Amino acid sequence: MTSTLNSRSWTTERRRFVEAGGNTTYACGLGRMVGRVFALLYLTPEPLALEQIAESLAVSKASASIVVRQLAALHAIRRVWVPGDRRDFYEAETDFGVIFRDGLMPGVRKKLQSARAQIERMMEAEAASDVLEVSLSAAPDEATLTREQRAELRRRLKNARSLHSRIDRVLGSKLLSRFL
Amino acid sequence: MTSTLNSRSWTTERRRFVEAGGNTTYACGLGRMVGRVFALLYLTPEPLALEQIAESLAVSKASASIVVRQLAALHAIRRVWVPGDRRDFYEAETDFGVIFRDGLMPGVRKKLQSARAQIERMMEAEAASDVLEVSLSAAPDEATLTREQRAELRRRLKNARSLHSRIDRVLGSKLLSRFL
DNA sequence: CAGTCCGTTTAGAATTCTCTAAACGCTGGC
DNA sequence: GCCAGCGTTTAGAGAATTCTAAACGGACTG
Repeated sequence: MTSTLNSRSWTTERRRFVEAGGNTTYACGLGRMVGRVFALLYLTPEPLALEQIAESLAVSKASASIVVRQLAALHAIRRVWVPGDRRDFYEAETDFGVIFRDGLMPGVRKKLQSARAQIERMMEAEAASDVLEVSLSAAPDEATLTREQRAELRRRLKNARSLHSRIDRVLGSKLLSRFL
Repeated sequence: MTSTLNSRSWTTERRRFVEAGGNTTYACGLGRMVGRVFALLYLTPEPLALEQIAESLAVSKASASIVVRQLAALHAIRRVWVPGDRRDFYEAETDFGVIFRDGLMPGVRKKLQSARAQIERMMEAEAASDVLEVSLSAAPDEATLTREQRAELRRRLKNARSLHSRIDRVLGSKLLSRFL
């Protein structure tokens, strides 16, 4: 016993849903295709082959292939094996906790750590320039800071570093991934 | 009494810091310029005029003007008035809590709400297609779902809606903005 | 009231990103 | 071993974004 889903509204909403998924990932700096493919698979309870994905979204298999790989790396979709079919099938990961924890977080935290390292290099550079204090200002257009301004700069850098620490800590906590 | 900051390392690190800021905002879907300008102002304790910003980053005043407006809309920088100078000066907002709460959150929550609305339209469409159940499947290539698959689809949609609710709730909570 | 100095707007250039078509390599079946 | 089907790679077309230069409008000044 099967039921057909072919009312106009369903088809329309499906397209809009897929597009909304694309916009979401685009706003996050990932491509539009990433969200579209995920949304499509999320709406499709059974696994889809690469070509079905490409056809559904009216894109080339090449595009679909690349996007599918990104999504798999993000743990957002799984490659599943269908007996008797040589093609690769894909299905959405429905546990968002897994996607966040295993797929998104590692990359985010790596970026965060790199930013924090940059802040610390900046602090070192600021401190090192201390020894050259009141050196003859050879370059007239160089930035010249008062003592208070340098103190303010140090304050800002410390504050930024502290923020990064707090964010990194909360992203690492199990509380968050349990929440999703 | 002033101290000069002109060691090679400081200049280098400053450029890298600015570039890192650009990469961060780019990864978040905002342009690179947004982060570069903010990073520059964050490293500069005194207010900068538009042209100084443009010159520092080697971009046109037009670009700087547009970016500066975006940043002001995000509450990430403030326009300040310098007595005796007709130009507009800008300084970084150093309280990240303000930036998140007043600048970023409203936009994020609006996007979230729009996504949630799309999910709900999808649920309605799915439910509405019920009445057409077992309609003669005029289009042979239409998706046909078993009863279990439709149940799974409903489960997924409810799950996605629930996730959006939870995220929206935590973003709205004062706990978060107090944390930053 | 003319001249200058700002910031903004806008049309178009330039760059970057994205997608595609075609060729390729691999695997399994005959 | 050869053919067919599948996914991937890649060079280049195409599209979208980003940046700029130039013109504009408003505001202060002499």
